[in-house]
Parts: sequence; C-alpha cells; structure tokens
Amino acid sequence: MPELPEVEVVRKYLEKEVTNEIISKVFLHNKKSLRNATEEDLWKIESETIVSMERKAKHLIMRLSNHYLIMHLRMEGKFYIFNSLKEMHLSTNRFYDVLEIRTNSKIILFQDVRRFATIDIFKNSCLLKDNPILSKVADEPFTISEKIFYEKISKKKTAIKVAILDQGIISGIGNIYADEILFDNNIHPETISSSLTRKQTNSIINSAKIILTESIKKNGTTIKNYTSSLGVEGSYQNFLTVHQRKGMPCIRHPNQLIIKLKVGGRGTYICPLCQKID
DNA sequence: CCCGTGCCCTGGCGGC
DNA sequence: TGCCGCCAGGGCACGG
Repeated sequence: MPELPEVEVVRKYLEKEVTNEIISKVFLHNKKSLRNATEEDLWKIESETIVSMERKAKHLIMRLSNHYLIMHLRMEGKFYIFNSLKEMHLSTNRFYDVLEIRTNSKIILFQDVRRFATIDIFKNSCLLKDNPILSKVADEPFTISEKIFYEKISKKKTAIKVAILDQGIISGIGNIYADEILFDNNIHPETISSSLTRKQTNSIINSAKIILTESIKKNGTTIKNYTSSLGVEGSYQNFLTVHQRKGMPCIRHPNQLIIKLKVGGRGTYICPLCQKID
C-alpha cells in the first residue's frame, strides 16, 4: 500500500488507534529492517508515549516523547492493531513480522512479506527539516512550488514518468498514480521531461492534488487483496482510468484499448490515442 | 554530476 | 497438473 494516499490512510488509522498509548515492550523481529541503529537503541523507546502519527510523502513518522521512528512500507508493508496477545496469535502469521510494539493496552504489528520495509530512529532533537532521510524528499503535490517543480523538470532529460516518480523532484507519487496523472494530462510517459511547458507542469501538479485527494477519500487503492483485518482496504482501484487496465477500452475512446509498456523499468499503462509524443 | 541497470525478497500468476 | 520465468504499488547501490 505504498503511495501517498495509502500511507495517509494508514497514518490516520494508527493515529486513531495508538495516540497517547504508552510503549511497554518492543520486539525487532527483522533486524535488517532497522537501518540507522541497533536493536539496543530501539529499546530506549520503551516507556515512551506515542504522541502523534505524522507523514511526509510515503514516510510514516511515529512521534514519541523523546524519539521518533520513520517507517517506510516499501512494496507490501502493513500494520495491524490487536487488543490482546491472544487476538494477535489467532489472527496472523508471524513469519513476516518486522516490528512489534506493545503498549499498555494494544499491540502494533508491522509486517512485510517481502522484507523491504525500513525503520529508522531519531532523537527529537533532530528536527524533521534537518532529518537526513526526509531532507532528500521533495515537497508533495499539495505543497510544492510550481516554479521549483518546473525548474527541476526542465533540467531532466529522462522520461516524464521517471521524473514524477523521482521522490527528489516531487514526492508521494508512485507507479499507479503516475499513470493516472499522465493520462489525465494527455501526456505520453516517455515524453522527455525538459520538453514540457510550464502550463503542463502546473497541470500535472493540479491533477496530482485532485487524484491523490480523491484516492484518500476512498481509502486508497488496494490492487492485491490482502487480509481485511487491517482497517485500510481501499476502493480507489475501482476508479482507476488506465493503470492495470490493459486490454480494456479507454474511457474517452471506446474503440481504443489501453496498452501496457515498460518505462524506466516499471509497468506503464496508456491510451495510445490520448497520450502521444509530440 | 546524471542516467540506466541490477538488486533487495517473497508470492502469485500465466504460459508451456 | 507441475514447473518456471516473470511480474509486483519502492528505493538504493553501483556502474558507465
């Protein structure tokens, strides 16, 4: 569930469930997922309170009394909340556990089948704006400056799809929403970034805001159907216009079928009539 | 610097 | 049916 809308839905879910909980015990089940510290460093958060759940682009931030954790779901990371150990043992396969945080009344379980998920821990004295991970992440569509976005895009010689997936240029967009945004703008994903006009780059930001907002309202996109025990089964997959629609008719050209290409190594869906390289 | 490729992992699916 | 290669919503470390 990894693009901005899905991470935002997870953030809201965790915010509702775990804010003000006091951490009693932490288990790091997949040691490799903790990148910038040791397991002993993580034990320092025991007895701290969960103050808030924040987010920047696809990064989840769990703010504690004295530290904060930055967690990234990558491809398939998921969170579960249980009210008791018994409930946890009954309802989930523990093979994919990454991190287990027990509080005074709940268990927060972070799992990842592919083991790509990451965790980093920082002291609160390290401000978010100075954080070594987050400072490499550009602004989201909601806050990015149109001028800065245009300037970055016009310096790139790569395909525009590769550029809007680049978290250092604009953040929060992944493979699904990149396809949706480019289709909405009638832009072919292999168009060279630097050839876009300011009008087009402004329009990309505008589409991104609308599409991401709409997806958040629908609890994000769930393409693979995972267990529903996580309160974040989305429905935006039912509203996708091109992504994952190979062989289906274009919504604007009923006689034209959506085709699939590979751009920057990623599966990419387009309508060949709507999206042409100038 | 910038850009393209491979890789980290595991599971599911289509094709033979 | 059984096996095998390919693909997957992300990002980083390498090369050239």
